Amino acid sequence: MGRGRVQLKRIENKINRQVTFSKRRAGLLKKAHEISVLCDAEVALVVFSHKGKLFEYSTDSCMEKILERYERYSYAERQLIAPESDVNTNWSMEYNRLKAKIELLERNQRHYLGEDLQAMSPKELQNLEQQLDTALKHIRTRKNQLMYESINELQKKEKAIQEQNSMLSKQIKEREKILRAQQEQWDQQNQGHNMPPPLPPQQHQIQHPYMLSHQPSPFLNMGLMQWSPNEQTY
Amino acid sequence: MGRGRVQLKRIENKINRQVTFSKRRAGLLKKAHEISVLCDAEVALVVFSHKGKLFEYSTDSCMEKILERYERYSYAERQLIAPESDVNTNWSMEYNRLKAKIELLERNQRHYLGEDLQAMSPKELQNLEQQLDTALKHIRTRKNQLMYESINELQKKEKAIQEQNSMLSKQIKEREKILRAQQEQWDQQNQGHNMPPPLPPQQHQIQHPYMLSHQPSPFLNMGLMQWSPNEQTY
DNA sequence: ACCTATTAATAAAT
DNA sequence: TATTTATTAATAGGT
Repeated sequence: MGRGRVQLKRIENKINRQVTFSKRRAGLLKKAHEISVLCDAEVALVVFSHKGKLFEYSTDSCMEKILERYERYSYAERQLIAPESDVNTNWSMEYNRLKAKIELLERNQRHYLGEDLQAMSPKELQNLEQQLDTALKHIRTRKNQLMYESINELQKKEKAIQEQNSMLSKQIKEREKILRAQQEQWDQQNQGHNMPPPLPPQQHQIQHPYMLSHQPSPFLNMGLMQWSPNEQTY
Repeated sequence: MGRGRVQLKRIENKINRQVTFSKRRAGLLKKAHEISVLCDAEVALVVFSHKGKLFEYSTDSCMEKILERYERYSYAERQLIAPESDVNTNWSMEYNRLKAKIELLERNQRHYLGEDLQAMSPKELQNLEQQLDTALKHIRTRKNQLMYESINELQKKEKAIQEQNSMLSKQIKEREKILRAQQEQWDQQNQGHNMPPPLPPQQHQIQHPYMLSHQPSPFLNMGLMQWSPNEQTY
């Protein structure tokens, strides 16, 4: 239909092919729709152009339903040919694999937590005990290491604070010395004037520097398992 | 095309509809094939007749490939319209959920085995230690219970065997008594006849019953952790 | 995108 | 279901 007949082979002229595709695609969709309406049939039509663009027609605009029906319909045939070749099967296999893995891991976890031991044989219990014993050793080693590091840290801090402390004490003593000297001078200069003496150094404001930190000794809580240094440090 | 035009509506005459379906179906498949060849397109066509019979055409007779391509292609569009409504998405979400769960379980497992402790804070280590300590207590309790049961079982067996044993010993002694009595009779009856005496009781075949079990004392291996009773028993 | 000569499809009859 | 035939529909090639 058209000016001259066409051979049933790929149209090599790109432009021609593109034009023919457009026209015939429209015709094909139209005919698909027509048979669907005229004959009360269910039609699904999928067309990918050479360039990969998708065109589709489906009765009642419900492609998925029709394709599912197709899958159901052709399922038996495909089962006979290739029982495991479609994506769904692979996915469902993978899904089951993961499910099984999770189940195993969860059972193991329960065992590691000392639960669900009824079904275990003495040999398995023996292995489990050994595993956990080893694990506990590692964990305690690691904990001790962290605690040692923390203790060293605190000891360094303590030392530094104490040094600062004694330095400040020295400074206070010297200041008191100077003040006493000044007071003596004052007393000598104002003998008989009956003036009130200057205030003594206000020791209730100049506390011991160590007390300013509000930190109790780092060792006081060590044995009570409440020990918890700043976690970001590690 | 035909004698008189047709309206685009369902053909009510059953025969007519059936005939038209046949003809147009052939035409549709033909046109699908033509566009596929002429324009180098990929075509999948599925037609269900009113009665439910399936007809199909697909380029290179590979329907599944084209339908898969269709699913992939229309996936993105459907994502935009209804991000969570299709099966694929649910599956892939479920898949990711499972994956995440497995990862978590595996990390926990490593921790329970005392591995991968570097990233753990002292507090976490403390919790882990306590958990495993509790677990170990449960496991050892269970193991001890099983061992006690096994020991009781074996002691019962031992007792039963020893009873059997002494019973058999008694029987042997009585038999020997009878034999001796017979022999004496024999000797008295055959004085001077120079016949060989009857064989003595064959003690190398009648062993001590306890030895027949080939089981060493159930307590010999207890301390060596090689202890392993029949697991089906528990 | 439109036109139109020409072919292809097909409705109705057989 | 197949063939025939009159008629309409589709479309190739040109604009």
